[in-house]
Amino acid sequence: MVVQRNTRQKALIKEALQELSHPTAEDIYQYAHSKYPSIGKATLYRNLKTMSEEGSIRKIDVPGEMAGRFDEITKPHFHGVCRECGAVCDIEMDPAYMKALRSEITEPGGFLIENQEVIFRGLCPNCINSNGGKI
Amino acid sequence: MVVQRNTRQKALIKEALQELSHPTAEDIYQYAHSKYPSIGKATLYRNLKTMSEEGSIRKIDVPGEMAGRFDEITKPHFHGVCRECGAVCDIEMDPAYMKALRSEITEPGGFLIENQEVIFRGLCPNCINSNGGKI
DNA sequence: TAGTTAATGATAGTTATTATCATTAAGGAG
DNA sequence: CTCCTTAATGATAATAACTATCATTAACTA
Repeated sequence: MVVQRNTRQKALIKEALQELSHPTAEDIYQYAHSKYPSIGKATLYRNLKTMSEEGSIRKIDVPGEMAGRFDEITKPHFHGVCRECGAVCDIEMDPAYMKALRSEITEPGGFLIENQEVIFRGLCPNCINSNGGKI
Repeated sequence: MVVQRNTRQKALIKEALQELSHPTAEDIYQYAHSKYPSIGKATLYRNLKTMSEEGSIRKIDVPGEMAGRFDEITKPHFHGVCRECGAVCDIEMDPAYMKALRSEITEPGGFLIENQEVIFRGLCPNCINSNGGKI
């Protein structure tokens, strides 16, 4: 029973995800195209979609940004978007934090919360250091 | 010093936001167009953008949804997206906690958190009731 | 090695949104 | 109230980010 074929294209996407930081589909395309010029965008989008759906990679939608970003799945973490340089950073965090957030929700009005997606905003280490955090 | 003009179009957008629940630009267009057929989409998008930027309305980006949604600004609250019907619901929260979250909370790898955007996932009251929460 | 068919890539199509620009109308001056 | 300035509008073209179609290619297994 053939279910899934391991293609060069899929491998390149995984590779791009390891090399690049939170790349967009376009970023990944540039990377893959430079190593395998015949790759097509349809293939790229198709694979990014199916891989996200089956959970082998993660799609990150940054509010306000048109293009989606992608992340390899390592350990659970959150993302922070720097208001100065726009960089997307990984944020390790005590899962207790999210638990705390949820417990503070006073009256969900009957909405049953099962999970949540969070994007933090602030300053990345680089931008803090380059201005002493006084931006 | 003329700075801003009060147009019928802007009033209609505000009105749509009161009448509809978390509408997309298209939803708002339908509403406005039915009351004022000559309104153009460019005007709509233009106003939604400027009003969001100046803070008189709020744009909501639901991860995975192509089209943005909009919200009138009343009191601070979160949003929940129902996994069954897709409805976007308001989730009330303690304003004091919102304030607490705004200040730098943890120390996640040098990223200075200033605020956060959260979208909850789960079941809305309607979908819980129609299946006894056993979906 | 061959055959089956999953996967690809070229391309056209779609959706959401933005830019351009000639025309209109809000609202203050007179 | 009428005129004038120019902010705002609306028609339209353009753009960005995907998504669908389909003939062709290439994984994989028998």
